[in-house]
Amino acid sequence: MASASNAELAPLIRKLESIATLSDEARQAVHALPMAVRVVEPRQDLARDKDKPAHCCVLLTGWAYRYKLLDEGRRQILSFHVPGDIPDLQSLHLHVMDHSLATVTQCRVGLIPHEGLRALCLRFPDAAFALWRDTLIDAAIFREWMIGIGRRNAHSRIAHIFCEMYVKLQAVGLAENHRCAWPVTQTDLGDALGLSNVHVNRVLQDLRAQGLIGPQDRDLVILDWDALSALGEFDETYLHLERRAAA
Amino acid sequence: MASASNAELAPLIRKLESIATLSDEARQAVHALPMAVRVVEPRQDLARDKDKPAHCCVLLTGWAYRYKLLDEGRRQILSFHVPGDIPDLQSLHLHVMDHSLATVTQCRVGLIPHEGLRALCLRFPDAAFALWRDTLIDAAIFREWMIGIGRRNAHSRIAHIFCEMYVKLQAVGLAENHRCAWPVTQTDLGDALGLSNVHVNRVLQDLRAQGLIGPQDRDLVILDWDALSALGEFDETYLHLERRAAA
DNA sequence: CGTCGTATTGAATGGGTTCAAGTAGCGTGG
DNA sequence: CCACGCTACTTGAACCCATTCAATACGACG
Repeated sequence: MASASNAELAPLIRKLESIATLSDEARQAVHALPMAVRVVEPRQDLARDKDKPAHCCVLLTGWAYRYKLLDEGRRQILSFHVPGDIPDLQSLHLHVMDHSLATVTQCRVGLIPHEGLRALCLRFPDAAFALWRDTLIDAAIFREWMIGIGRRNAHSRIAHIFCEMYVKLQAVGLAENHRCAWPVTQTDLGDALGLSNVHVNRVLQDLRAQGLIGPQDRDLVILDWDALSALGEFDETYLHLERRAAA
Repeated sequence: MASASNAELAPLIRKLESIATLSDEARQAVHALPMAVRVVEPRQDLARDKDKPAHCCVLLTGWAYRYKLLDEGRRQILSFHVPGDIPDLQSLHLHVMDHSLATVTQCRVGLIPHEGLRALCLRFPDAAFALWRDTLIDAAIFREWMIGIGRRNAHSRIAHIFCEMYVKLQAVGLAENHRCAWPVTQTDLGDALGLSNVHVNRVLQDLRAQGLIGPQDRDLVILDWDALSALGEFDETYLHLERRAAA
């Protein structure tokens, strides 16, 4: 396990700087976190329901998602994650996984021992607060998804998640001009939003026909931001961004 | 603002002890937190969407709930809270409220300045970790609600929330023998679970007719725990309790 | 005893699901 | 180079869980 005072952790730093302010010492300490880097193929589990992991996964490249399986093949996707995210940071204090974590695309993943993170938090309170804040924003996103699933119709839910992921990617410099990668399948999207893949398909066609988004499946092109964000009732306050990545 | 080294904060201590282990010093420091106590009538806001609070609210008695209002009177309830909870603890690190917090019943509420909590966290890392853990369990509950709203039918959702609130209350010594208070209206329940009040009403009648719960509206009596928890696919792992209150 | 919030009931409606087929794109191997 | 197989996307039709609307009952409280 190398002490990675190199560029590997740049996505994490960039993410943390987008939501908090780090002292120079804290930033260096984050850079110096012990980490093992792995390349993981698409659709592989990084952590499973009931596991008791001893490390956290930081996404360096690629997309991941958290999910929980129920009876009869039902699945609820809980979140999507992009480079810089630590999707299982909660495992630092919740010792049993209550859901699973898997890759969407091929990913470079950094494994950071809980030990290292705990030491960081004890020595650098501002790093601890930044990580805590990260988990709180995670929770704020859950709340927003609950609102969508509970009270918005299918068009609005889909519009909302497009806006959310675009802003998240933009904040870490991975999107601009209302375009970004979209590796998520229609079935994934349905399982995230409490919809069937069939209905997701019909709504997407409708959004395309209305000229809100581009025709591609694998790239998200937002053709009419104002209309899409209005449809999704999207207000980015809940993402609690402090600054955007310099392009 | 009295420094309350008295019994007022007992519910908070009891709650934290149910989810974490505190050193004696940390427990005393929690007890010594500066706090102003207020009595708040039912259905009053404790914090509003867009507010920038300078304190957190700890519930000493009574129930509260978090919610967000949308257009046309739509409302999503995000959580219910019971004595010992700090429903707006996230405001310690997220400076703008992205939802509102209100009382269900009359409540005794302790207002603790962020200042005091921040100082506690800096001096007592185990207290900081306990509070962080509390917010992570909060997030775990959001995830579980997402699963319910997204992928469970109305019967299952209602059964699930009954099990959850009973276990939460039991953990802090406020419920036993499968009975507890239930101050939540059917409309509240619908707004929490993404259902209409009308449908909640019909499902409740059905659950009563099946002998799973008692006939009262204002008290929850679980007549058949096994059947109710099976119906709700309830598995308390996600509550991450470390111990139950001594009765 | 009237009033307001909450619970209850019935009937019509609808957004989204389910089931079942069919299509399109792409990598693999013969 | 094309057949094969896999995965994702697309389409149509029947169905249903839950909503909506509208009216009625209940019960606590001043």
